Amino acid sequence: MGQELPVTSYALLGLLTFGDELTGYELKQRADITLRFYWVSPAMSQVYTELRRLTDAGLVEPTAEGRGQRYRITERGRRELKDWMDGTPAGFPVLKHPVLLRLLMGHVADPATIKAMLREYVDELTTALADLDEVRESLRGADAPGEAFRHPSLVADWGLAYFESEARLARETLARLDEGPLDKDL
Amino acid sequence: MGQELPVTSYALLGLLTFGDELTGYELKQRADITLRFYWVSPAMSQVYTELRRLTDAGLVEPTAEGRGQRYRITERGRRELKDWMDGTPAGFPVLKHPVLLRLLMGHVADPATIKAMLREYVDELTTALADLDEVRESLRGADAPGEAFRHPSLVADWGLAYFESEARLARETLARLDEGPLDKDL
DNA sequence: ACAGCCATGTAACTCGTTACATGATTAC
DNA sequence: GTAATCATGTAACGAGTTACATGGCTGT
Repeated sequence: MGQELPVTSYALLGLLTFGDELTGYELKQRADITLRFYWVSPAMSQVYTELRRLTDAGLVEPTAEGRGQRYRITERGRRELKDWMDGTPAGFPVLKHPVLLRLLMGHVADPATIKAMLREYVDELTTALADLDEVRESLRGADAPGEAFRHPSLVADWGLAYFESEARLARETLARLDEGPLDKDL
Repeated sequence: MGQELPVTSYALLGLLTFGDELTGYELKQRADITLRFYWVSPAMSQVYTELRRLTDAGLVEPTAEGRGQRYRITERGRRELKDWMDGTPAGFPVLKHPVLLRLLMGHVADPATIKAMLREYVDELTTALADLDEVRESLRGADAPGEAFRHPSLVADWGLAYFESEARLARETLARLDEGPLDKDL
């Protein structure tokens, strides 16, 4: 019906399908520990903007008035979300990967800069892995087929494997960069 | 000095560091076969906008006038690009992954929708792999350490491994989704 | 009392997109 | 001759960001 919301709206709406009611502030926190890894962490101001939009569209509703306002998804919101998932193609992921972008033009920079960048990326991945692993552990107990956090745990496992893959690729690339300049005397 | 261009400007500038002169149209094509995999494919209109901005900043210069205009990077442009790479942190990749986003809220949709989505993703990955592999093959012959396409080929190899990893994860997730509902009778 | 977190919002701005418009050159 | 590709741009718009502003509540 009233389709055509930006994907981030659906993303936030989706975070409200886990049975609880959240304030804008709490919704932002939930986005920070979930969406951030494979979508975006919207700015605080945008969370409120989206909540306003979703409310106007009747997809969420406030459960009290004044401050400390909590929002819950409506039946209409749940239907709309399902229609969106069933009726529109997901589309291919968009990756904005500044490390690969800079590696592409590696011949312009100092070799030392490139290597430092890759090492720093490995460090950041280590942190990200720890953060996501913590989230993943918090889902244990309700992650079996049919349980509430089944899908979030599948996503978390995917994310963990992705970060591990990236760390491996970064290390391999570092090694390949080291091979290079050494055998210039053959 | 005149820092603070959007990253996409630097990306396009970087595509002009491979020794040739391009029209806006050709630059867009180059972006389509390289940047698209780990950054973005800017719209045609934006390519021209960026070329204008880069020209105004003295980082690229036209080599003739009129239509069929070709642009080449200036010495200043090359310095600016290097300063940017050496002087500013790359930052962590941003992934906009609609497949994982939808999988997260898988409990809202039909199980069949989720599985169809994953199968379609595998298909799209197969296409992307073929496209990128073609690019990678075209770099052969100048991809050794010290040669012109060394870095682009490292990036392409990384991208290929990434797509393969995604395909594997999608297939594993499909398998895990199948396990689930079956043993509801134990 | 002061810091830090909880909570909500507005305003200005940038990036990047889509839609539109125009016309030259090349291929069949 | 006509379709596709090459080539260049303008205008309107939307999504999302940063900066700013406000104020309550909690712990020390």
